[in-house]
Amino acid sequence: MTRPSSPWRVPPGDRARQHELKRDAVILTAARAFRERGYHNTSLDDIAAALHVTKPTLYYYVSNKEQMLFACFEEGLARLTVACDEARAAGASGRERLVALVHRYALAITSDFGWCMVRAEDQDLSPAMGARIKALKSGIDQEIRALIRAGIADGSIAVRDPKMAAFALAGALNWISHWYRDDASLSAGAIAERFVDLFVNGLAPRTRQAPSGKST
Amino acid sequence: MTRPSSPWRVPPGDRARQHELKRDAVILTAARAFRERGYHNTSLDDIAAALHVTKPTLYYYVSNKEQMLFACFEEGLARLTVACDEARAAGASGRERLVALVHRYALAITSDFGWCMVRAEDQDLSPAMGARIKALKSGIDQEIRALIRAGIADGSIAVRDPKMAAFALAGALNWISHWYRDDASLSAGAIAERFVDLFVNGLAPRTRQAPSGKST
Amino acid sequence: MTRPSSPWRVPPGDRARQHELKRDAVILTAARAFRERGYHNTSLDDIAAALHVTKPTLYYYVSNKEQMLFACFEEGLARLTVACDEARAAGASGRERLVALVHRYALAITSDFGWCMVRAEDQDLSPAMGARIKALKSGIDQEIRALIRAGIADGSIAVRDPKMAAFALAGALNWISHWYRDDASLSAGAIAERFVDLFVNGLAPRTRQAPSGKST
Amino acid sequence: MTRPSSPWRVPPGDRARQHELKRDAVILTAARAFRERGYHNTSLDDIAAALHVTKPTLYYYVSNKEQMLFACFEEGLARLTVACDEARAAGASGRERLVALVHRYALAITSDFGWCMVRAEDQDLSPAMGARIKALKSGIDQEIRALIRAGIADGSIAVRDPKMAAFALAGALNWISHWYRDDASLSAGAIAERFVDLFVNGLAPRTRQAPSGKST
DNA sequence: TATGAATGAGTATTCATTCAT
DNA sequence: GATGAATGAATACTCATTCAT
Repeated sequence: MTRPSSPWRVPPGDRARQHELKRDAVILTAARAFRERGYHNTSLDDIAAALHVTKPTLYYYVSNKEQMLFACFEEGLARLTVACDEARAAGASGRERLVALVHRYALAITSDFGWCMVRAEDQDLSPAMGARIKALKSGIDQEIRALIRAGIADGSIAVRDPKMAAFALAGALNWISHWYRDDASLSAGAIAERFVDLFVNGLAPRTRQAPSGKST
Repeated sequence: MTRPSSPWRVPPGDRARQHELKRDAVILTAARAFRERGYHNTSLDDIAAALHVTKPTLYYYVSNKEQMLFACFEEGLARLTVACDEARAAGASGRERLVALVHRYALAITSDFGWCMVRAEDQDLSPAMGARIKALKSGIDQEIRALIRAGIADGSIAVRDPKMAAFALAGALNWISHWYRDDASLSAGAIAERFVDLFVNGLAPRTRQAPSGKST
Repeated sequence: MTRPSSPWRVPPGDRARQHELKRDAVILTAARAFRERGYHNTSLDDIAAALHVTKPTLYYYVSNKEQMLFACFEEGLARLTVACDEARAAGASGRERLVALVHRYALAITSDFGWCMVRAEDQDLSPAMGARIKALKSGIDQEIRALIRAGIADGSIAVRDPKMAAFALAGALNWISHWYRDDASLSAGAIAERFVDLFVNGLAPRTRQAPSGKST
Repeated sequence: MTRPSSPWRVPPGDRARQHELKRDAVILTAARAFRERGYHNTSLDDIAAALHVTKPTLYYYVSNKEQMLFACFEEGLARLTVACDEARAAGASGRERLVALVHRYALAITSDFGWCMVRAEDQDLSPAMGARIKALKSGIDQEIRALIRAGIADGSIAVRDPKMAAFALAGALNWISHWYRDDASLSAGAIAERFVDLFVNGLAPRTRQAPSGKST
């Protein structure tokens, strides 16, 4: 999904750029390892080995194992933030914008950093870091709620409880990281499409009117 | 279920019963600790201390830390299985039964074992255990899909991709364990209600009158 | 000098007593190792090996390497404190009591814990520990000054600056730990005797009156 | 001696001189760092940072961390040797010369290199280095003993055991490095004066009139 | 049944040292 | 001369697990 697995064997470029590339490679490798084996089951030795580098070298680019997880989280979150920004400017109605967000969100979640972003637990981090992550996560939540409220305001969305709707939506999307694998039959886009279908139209048949008075 | 914090100080009863009670207390205590601090951040000492018992004592009731997590998982899953069984017999239409399941599912997820059930990672378990858990989880997934298909068959549900719909639904529900805390403002039932509203009716306003009143 | 090098091979006695004995052995072994190789050059593995025990076992008796050093320090200091107490009650005049202290001090310094007591640096300890040690050391210093002042008061001692005199005395005594080895030709008592001779009478010949107006 | 904090920013001068200056700065900076944080708690990074230079640069001027400590030791010892030489030629009687030495010794101990000279442990050095240092230290000890013996010979000093007297004197002086700080209320000279008073006259009041006035 | 004691295996982190540029 | 980058070796500390009592 992302290319440069080991810039240690890719000499070109100037100094600062090299450093940046290598750091990126460290983060990416970590993200993949975490996704595959989990944070606690991944030792720095594992990551170093995957990069064909020795353990102390990692410390040249990252100050901590915790910082490593945090960097992965940030990397993933950045994509999500971009997604939010793009979505906000994407469509006319609140619903259209929300749909756009779902697509981009799915893409971000299925990226290498999806797991870290979603599963980085406060529990695994120092209180300070935990708080920062929590705050950032909450920011995304607020974005979703805002779009839902906007949709309600412009009449394109009808839900009783925007907060719970946001939780449900985010939950469904985040959960993708639990079952999605790169070799999956469905692309992120296809998944998003199916989700949109469900979330927009609901389970109940739309044709004509609601299937009865007692709608269940 | 949430009571017996330490049967070590509650002497009476016969042999086998005593053992069973204590084992239950171990599992429950573990489940709570895992939920609070995560599996890897919980040491057996922590659990033992919570039970006012020493570490080796735990091994009298569980053979492993891994077994402990597995037991928690099983305990939670049992509730979910019951939920499925009840749901299957709960209503007339596929949709009604699915809605019933959502309610019971939410209740199970918010129980003490919810976290373990949802978050017990294959990563934390030996391959063998991991496979067992995966299979059991998949069973629940199949139940949901079956209900959705039933609903489609009887016309009470209209979705394009039952599999993705099941993933979305399960995802939203499982995710509850990430944000739900006992002191939350909403009960499991209330959450389920909101979720049902969203999943049944969708975000888009229903053409005529939205199926007013309690849609459940 | 002290006997029980390894109670791990000395089974008898009751529970609590056993524990205490072993902990003492840990501390003593640590003290000896520190004295021989220095704090930083002594690894826990070294100490464990000396006790024919594995490293984690040490943690059963001491919570920290730092705590280990501190315990050694305390052990040594305890002897010094006893020395002070005994000295305070030892003689009539301030000078007699001071002389008594010098004797006991020398004995304490040449004990296995002498090195730790004298050389435990604030630098090697956490700020908190460092502060505690500093305070305790300062207590001894005050004791010495008090005796000197008492001697001045009762006419048995004549010095201009009690504080500096205390520093000089303590310095000479503490320094013993730098050069003293168990196999040394002089016993602690003999050393103390020589020191007393020097400190009480001074370098200048005493016979008749002071050797001249210009006493240097 | 205390000035040249970083000749890296002071370009002029010829080649060899430059090198020498920089090496001196390295040694001095190291000495200060060792004194402040201890040898083992000072990393080469610390020293490099203090010089606004990178770690490998240090190796241009010193071959080793050990060599660094040794150089500091040598630097300090040189002062002490000078002190001995000057003292040897300073006065008429052995005692006068000894007193002169005490003054110069105190000055050397309170210098930036005092700590290293006194506290450089054999433990921190390779056996070879350790042996060299021990020999050099012993040289100083011999000087002191020689002066004492000279004083005994010319009647200006009266002590039973010259060796122990030398140990006591050196101990008191060396120990200054444990408690002396640059911001201390007493100058090295003042300290030496007090010490001389104590060591020359002793604690016991002199029979007739104590050698009043400035006894030095 | 319960526990004190002990251990093996593992892991993050530090640091002096080297070397190509 | 100076530095960025890399590494080997070491070390404190943790924890699940076992076993004699």
